[in-house]
Amino acid sequence: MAKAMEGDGAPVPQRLLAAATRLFAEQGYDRTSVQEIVEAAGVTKGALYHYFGSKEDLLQEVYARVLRLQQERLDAYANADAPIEQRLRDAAADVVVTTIDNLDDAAIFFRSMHHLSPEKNKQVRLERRRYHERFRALIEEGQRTGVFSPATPADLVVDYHFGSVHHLSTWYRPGGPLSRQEVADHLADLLLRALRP
Amino acid sequence: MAKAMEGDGAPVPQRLLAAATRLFAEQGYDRTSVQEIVEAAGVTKGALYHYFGSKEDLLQEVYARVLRLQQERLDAYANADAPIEQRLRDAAADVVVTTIDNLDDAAIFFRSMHHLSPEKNKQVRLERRRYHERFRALIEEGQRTGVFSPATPADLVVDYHFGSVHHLSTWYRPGGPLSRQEVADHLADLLLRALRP
Amino acid sequence: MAKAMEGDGAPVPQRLLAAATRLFAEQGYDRTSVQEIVEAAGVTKGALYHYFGSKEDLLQEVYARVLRLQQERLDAYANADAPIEQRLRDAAADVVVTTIDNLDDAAIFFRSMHHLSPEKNKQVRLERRRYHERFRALIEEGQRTGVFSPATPADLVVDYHFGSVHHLSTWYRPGGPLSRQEVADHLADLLLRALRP
Amino acid sequence: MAKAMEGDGAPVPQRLLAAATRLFAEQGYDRTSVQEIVEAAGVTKGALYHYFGSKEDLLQEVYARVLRLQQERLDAYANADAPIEQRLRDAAADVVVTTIDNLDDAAIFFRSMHHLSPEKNKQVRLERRRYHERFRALIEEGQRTGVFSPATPADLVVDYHFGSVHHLSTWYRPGGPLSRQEVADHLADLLLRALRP
DNA sequence: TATGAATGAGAGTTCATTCAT
DNA sequence: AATGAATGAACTCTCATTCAT
Repeated sequence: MAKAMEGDGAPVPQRLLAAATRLFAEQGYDRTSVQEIVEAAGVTKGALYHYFGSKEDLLQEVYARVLRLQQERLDAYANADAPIEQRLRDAAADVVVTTIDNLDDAAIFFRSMHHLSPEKNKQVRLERRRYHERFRALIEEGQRTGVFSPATPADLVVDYHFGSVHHLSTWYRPGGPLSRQEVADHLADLLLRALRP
Repeated sequence: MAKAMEGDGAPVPQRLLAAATRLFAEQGYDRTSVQEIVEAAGVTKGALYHYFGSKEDLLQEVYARVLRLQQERLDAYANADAPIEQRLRDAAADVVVTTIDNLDDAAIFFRSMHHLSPEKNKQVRLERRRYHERFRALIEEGQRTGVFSPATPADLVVDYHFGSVHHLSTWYRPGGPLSRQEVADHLADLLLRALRP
Repeated sequence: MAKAMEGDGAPVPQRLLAAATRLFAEQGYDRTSVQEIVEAAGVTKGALYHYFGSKEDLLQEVYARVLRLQQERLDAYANADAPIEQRLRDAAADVVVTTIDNLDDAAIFFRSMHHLSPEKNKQVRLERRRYHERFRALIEEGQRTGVFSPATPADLVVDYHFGSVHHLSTWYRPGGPLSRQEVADHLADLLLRALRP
Repeated sequence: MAKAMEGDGAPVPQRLLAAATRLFAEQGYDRTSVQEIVEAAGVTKGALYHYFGSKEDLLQEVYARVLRLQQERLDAYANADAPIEQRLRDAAADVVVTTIDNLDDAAIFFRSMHHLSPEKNKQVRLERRRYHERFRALIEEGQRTGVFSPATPADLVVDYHFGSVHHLSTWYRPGGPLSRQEVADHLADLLLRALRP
């Protein structure tokens, strides 16, 4: 008798977040109605507004979750005890794998960020900034120590790499010719090769 | 006494396209109402529907215009009479310059493509594909002739580069520390360095 | 086949205003839905929002109309060529008659003014103020010339009289024992008697 | 650390009534949500519904309290051992002072009575009626004994006076040029002067 | 070639009330 | 005596599109 629902037994807020994430990724934020979300989560509109102040809050929660996760992983790799070359390669490859594992989040990220209100946008940008800067510090460290070529400003190198990471949600499909690990290795390799002195 | 309008003296369809391009880039496709577009263009709704069948047609026209332009430029650089290294570098740098010159178009492209109906989407993807393949052919040519490293599949290299091009609309701001030409040189350089054998 | 509608042949904006006035008076502003208004006027919601920016605009229009009417009438009586006693009595009686003729407007006025947004409220209060002051000037003129007792500040006298006018919508019902003219004469008489030196 | 609340130490029902009275007066009955009331009172929704059957019951309680109070005071003044002129003046002035002391109640009264369900409305009207009639009896007594002019029906005189009393919440502000006692004296004076034979 | 009034479906959000605990 | 998650209906307002002129 029961209809298929997003994570049937899970707590309501999680069910809502899961449904929203999938629908935002599939259809875009504006094209997804609150009605669709609550139907997919198997709850009523009232329940949604009991837990989230607005549809926009839901979007922000999606962001917050993925940002937290990626920052933690980057910190772990960046602070590891290994040569700088190894640490950058690991971090660069890991963000690819993690992004492929959460392609929906990534798709939402790069298409829907401008749907956030100015203040929320600002907050998300701030956290993005921290992430960007930790990554840049790795590149600068290698440039300072002569391991990486200083030919390109580190900022630009970061944007070069993350451009390709964001782009993944446009072309990568699970089941394609390359596994996520292969893609990650190739992209990290391209980055490291570009940085050779 | 007249209010400022998009390309005041230009023909109505151009005025509408210019207004739509700006507004789609600023606010997103769904957030831009037909009313806003006609007001910005200084015409009435009836006029818009006289020239364009729907709001979506307007979006497709924006795409068609930029795709045509970029394909022409790529063809010119790719078919030039120069060593492969030079031709790839020129093409890679040119797409950066052209994208920065049309940041609005780029922003629309990577945020709003999924707003097109399936059939129009298909058509746009097809043209994108042609573009991608011409670029890939350049890389494969260099790999075949030993000028570029064959370590990474050419497809992936194309996506690596175009990821960073798409990403430009996220971070590049005119008036920043780097001119468009400097950015273009740096990004083309990164690509070529990554392809060194 | 046609349903009963507010002023069937009249232009749409008038039909909407008439329907809104009646419903606001009967049920209050907040209790009246836009849906009810458009149904009573025999149009669709879209039509309402084509002519009025919001439900609140409709309310403001009701105010603006009645304020304009009453100010015109007061000016006519106050500027007439007659002894001050006569002019005050005429003005005082006329506002009673006019109010009874538009009991709906009056009811809305004294119950729903606080539903207007601060800026609109301010504007309405300003026009009310002008009306109040023209009336007060009449009383002060009589007090200065010794025709009326100066025992009570003119401001207070104005509020005394208008309190009873506002109150009409609470108790007066057409078809009661007193005609509107009789009520008007009595209330004007009370005012004049209170002002006897 | 606790937030400021309505009558912090008082019993819950009183806290709720105080919060509701203030909010209804400030924003109107319909614009005040149950959530706002319970937050202002520092309790939860469940507590409100434990003591009051509905939001409307809360409104009726506000009415009942003020009606009880005013009836008691009127009875005291009306039944005093003093000349009719004195008793009317005292009662007329007292209702002004009491109203000014409870301007919130008055504002609610004259704006929100139509929000009560028909049956509750009826009951409130009945109590109002009793009050009105006690007051009218005073005027009739004076008219019968020749102390007051019989020119105006006593009913109308009552409405004349109470119109101005209701109107107080519209214009009177504590801290203005007239104290509540001065306003009361002036308004009682106007009534008595209007009734002079 | 262009107008703008009108449509009608659907959007996000609010809210009084209930009920298992 | 009190909680707070959940309901479900109603709310105001928006919008792409049509069509008589």
